Amino acid sequence: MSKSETKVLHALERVGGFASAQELHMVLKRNQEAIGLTTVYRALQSLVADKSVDLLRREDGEAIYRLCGDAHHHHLVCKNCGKTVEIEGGVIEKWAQKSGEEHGFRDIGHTAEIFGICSDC
Amino acid sequence: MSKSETKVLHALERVGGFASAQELHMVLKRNQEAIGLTTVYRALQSLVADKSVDLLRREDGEAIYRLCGDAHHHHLVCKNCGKTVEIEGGVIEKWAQKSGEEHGFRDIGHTAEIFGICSDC
DNA sequence: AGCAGAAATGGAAATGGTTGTCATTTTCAA
DNA sequence: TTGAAAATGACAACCATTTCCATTTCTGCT
Repeated sequence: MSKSETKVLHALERVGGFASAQELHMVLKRNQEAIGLTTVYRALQSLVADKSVDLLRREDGEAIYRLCGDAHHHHLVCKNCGKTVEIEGGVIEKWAQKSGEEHGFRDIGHTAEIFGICSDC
Repeated sequence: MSKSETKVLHALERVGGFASAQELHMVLKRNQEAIGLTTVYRALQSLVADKSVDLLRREDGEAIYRLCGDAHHHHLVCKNCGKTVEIEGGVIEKWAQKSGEEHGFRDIGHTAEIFGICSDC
């Protein structure tokens, strides 16, 4: 594991959830852990390829990253105020795995998000 | 409904599934239905706001659109060759609805996609 | 029909996240 | 130490999407 990958992992731990490449870059800058933006992107690519980090998408398409090994869960997001609740998703894991296998797929992953309007909005 | 929105809806029917804004623009060009790219984007924004069209994301973050009212289903996509299989997702509908309600959300929707490597790859 | 104001249109330029390029620096084995 | 290979980062290129703005089309009114 290269030095930059270590730094990026460390930054991901610090933010403790999701972060975009640009956000991680800013976090690293603020902590005298200076590292180029290009290198952050490269490190994230390797980490995703190694399955050390998960890649998701925000609603606007921006890529966001999360440490694997975090309990795998999904999100319930308010379309109005952005409030986010973590949801248990065992049902989904099984559904994805089963559906994939039935069609002869391997190396199966999935994304699932729920959105709506929260009680405060 | 403006003229351009009609054209875009028509193009979406013709492609019969998912299409990006750029793809829809090309489809329209090819069929003497010339219309500016900007207008395609604007029409899609309105249609999404009206809930006439659904907005999803490809894995690379590009926005893709689909007619609402199509039987609601999900997709199993090969990460390697792009082959797509439509999947029945009743389980997911229930899971999304239930999870949302439990947290006091209303107007609940969801996205879910499965991806993997297909048997031909 | 003729007119004014509003809405729609589309080409060009701007934006912003992401990736490619390439010269320089660091690492590491011989 | 030394030379090849990998890593790094500033900068430019890319591409989907949005913004800008001048022009055209629509609409209601007389």
